[in-house]
Amino acid sequence: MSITDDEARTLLRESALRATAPRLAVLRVLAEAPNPLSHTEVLECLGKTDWDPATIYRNLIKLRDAGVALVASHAHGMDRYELAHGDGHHPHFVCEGCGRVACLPAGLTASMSMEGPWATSIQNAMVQLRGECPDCLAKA
Amino acid sequence: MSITDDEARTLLRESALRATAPRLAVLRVLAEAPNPLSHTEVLECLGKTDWDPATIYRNLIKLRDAGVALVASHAHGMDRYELAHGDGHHPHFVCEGCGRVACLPAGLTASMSMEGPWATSIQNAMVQLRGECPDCLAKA
DNA sequence: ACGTTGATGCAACTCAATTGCATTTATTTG
DNA sequence: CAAATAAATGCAATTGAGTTGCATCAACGT
Repeated sequence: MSITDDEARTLLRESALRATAPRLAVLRVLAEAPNPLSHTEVLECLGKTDWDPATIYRNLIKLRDAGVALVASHAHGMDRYELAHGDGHHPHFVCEGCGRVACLPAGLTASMSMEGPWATSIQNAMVQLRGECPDCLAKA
Repeated sequence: MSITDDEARTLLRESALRATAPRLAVLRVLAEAPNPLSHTEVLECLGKTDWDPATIYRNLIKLRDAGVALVASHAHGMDRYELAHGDGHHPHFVCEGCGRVACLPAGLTASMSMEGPWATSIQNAMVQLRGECPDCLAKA
């Protein structure tokens, strides 16, 4: 997946966010990433820039707060962001070994009978399938 | 839920873990807690003791590694532990507001059509239903 | 172009998680 | 039952993600 500069600017305008250079770059990195990325990983994807890490960090927060991105996983103590595509929620695979997070196809169906005080609180669901990724399995 | 001293010692012996005072205490706290607890929360439940926080921390790790406990949630950057009861996996509710994690009844069924390299990697599933807990809803 | 308001750079700080090492202690063994 | 041994603990220090204050700068609505 990728995103054009115009698409990115439109997306930001719709969310009342200013189209700054680092913000557009973060948006592009997230759009092109096959998996959710942590702050550190976003920095790596950006390569050498003269943008402050805190700026990238704040942009991830902003995008998340605006609903443009979301935190797909907190695994291994790291927030990993992905764009909030309209394609609904999909499950993720989380490697217990290296912590990598991969998107899985949305072929999961779930039904739940929920009662009590929590029922009205539930806003969304997060499904993580966990285990050792192919790489980590190979090492062992 | 609670646990007797004998049950705790047996459980530890089966896992080849020594029955030390802090370890038994951690086990008891986890057994009595209605929700998954973070390291900090375990310390709070223990009250004033002369055990080092690092000791409690390492005990949580040990119990997890031994399969006696598991990390039910990484929400809000904190690992929250619960005993790995035989009652299979149950979903959790995670409050986006305060980060509290609550156990939900295991009334969730899911089916998944999975192919490709990940299929063989999947060892277990984690389901989190997210939103604002009754307390946080009340504040807003 | 101009002003308002949001964004950035820099630096510092918080807090959970983690580790090294010397000492103590629960279990194993003779 | 005491010595041996491997694990657990206490203490102190470190890592690293996440977060924030503040002065400066720039996007964009008028």
